[in-house]
Amino acid sequence: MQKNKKRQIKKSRQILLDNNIPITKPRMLVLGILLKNEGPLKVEDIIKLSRGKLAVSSMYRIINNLKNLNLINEFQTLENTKMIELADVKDEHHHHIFCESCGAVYDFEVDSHIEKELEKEIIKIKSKYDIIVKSHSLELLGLCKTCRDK
Amino acid sequence: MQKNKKRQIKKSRQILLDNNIPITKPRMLVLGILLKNEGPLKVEDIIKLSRGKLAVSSMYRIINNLKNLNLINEFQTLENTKMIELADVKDEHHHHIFCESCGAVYDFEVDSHIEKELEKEIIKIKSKYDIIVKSHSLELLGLCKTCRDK
DNA sequence: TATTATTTGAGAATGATTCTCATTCCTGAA
DNA sequence: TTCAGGAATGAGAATCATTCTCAAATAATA
Repeated sequence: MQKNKKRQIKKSRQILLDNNIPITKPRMLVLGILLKNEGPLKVEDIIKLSRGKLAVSSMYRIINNLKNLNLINEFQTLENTKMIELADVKDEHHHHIFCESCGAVYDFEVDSHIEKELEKEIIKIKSKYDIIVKSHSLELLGLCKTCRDK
Repeated sequence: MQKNKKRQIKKSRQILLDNNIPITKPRMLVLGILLKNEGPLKVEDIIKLSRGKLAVSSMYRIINNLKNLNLINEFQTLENTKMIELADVKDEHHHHIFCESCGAVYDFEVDSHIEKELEKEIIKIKSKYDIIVKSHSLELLGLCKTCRDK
């Protein structure tokens, strides 16, 4: 998977260039970790995966950086654990499933016609509450396969 | 509104009786605050509204109590502020709107046909991911009227 | 390569939440 | 109504995640 790694480095670099942020080792490291591990990660996971190559304070700073540039999404699990994931570059809209037993988090997408229905409904809600809606997310709570089988 | 208050006390008491929890002053106080102030409250708000009649540690304990009994819902705002609200006894399903500027949180409901569509979609997701889904929630993010007008 | 502003690392500081344990308070039995 | 025993509470210490501070290291740029 050497090739894959090179692609990740290239991509990380490109993300930073595109956003006019200096390319530094810590930033490349965090982006690399997020690119390599698809789907949401705990802060704790990122710290582990960086294997001491990154100060905890720097990691928080970098995460906040990337969040402000909308390059990553942040959300909370049921147990209030903060989860971090790269914002979907392709802009596919996805939602989250939380397992209330083991705390696992999965992304999912809904049928495009449901997305459209949701968007129509959101337009109604906008006018009803007289607000601007910038984004939406459907969150499911339940039991994953593994926990259900226990 | 004396009458209203009595109704609240009665209701708080009933909630505790129904759930076989001893009726204590601190629990009545927390329930009273949640019943009186419809919609989500910050932990901080509950502390203020209890005006020193309740130890902070007790308040957290009581909130966790009620949460474990599914009597209250807990969720996070954008700024990661924990919000507490009484679970809807009538079991009307509601969702949340977050204002990303001032942090306000509002509840809303969607048309029943959308709820039905969502439920159908969730059944599909259940089988696709082979999970048990216990609840769902739609979260909107945007700007409230006041912040928009600024 | 030298300059300068920016970023980083390390640990202190903060803030929210949980824990501990002595005291107080409910509840159910007499 | 009183009492005993178990459960809940208050106060503050302890913990945990996150942010802050500032001297040292690093990146962009000329």
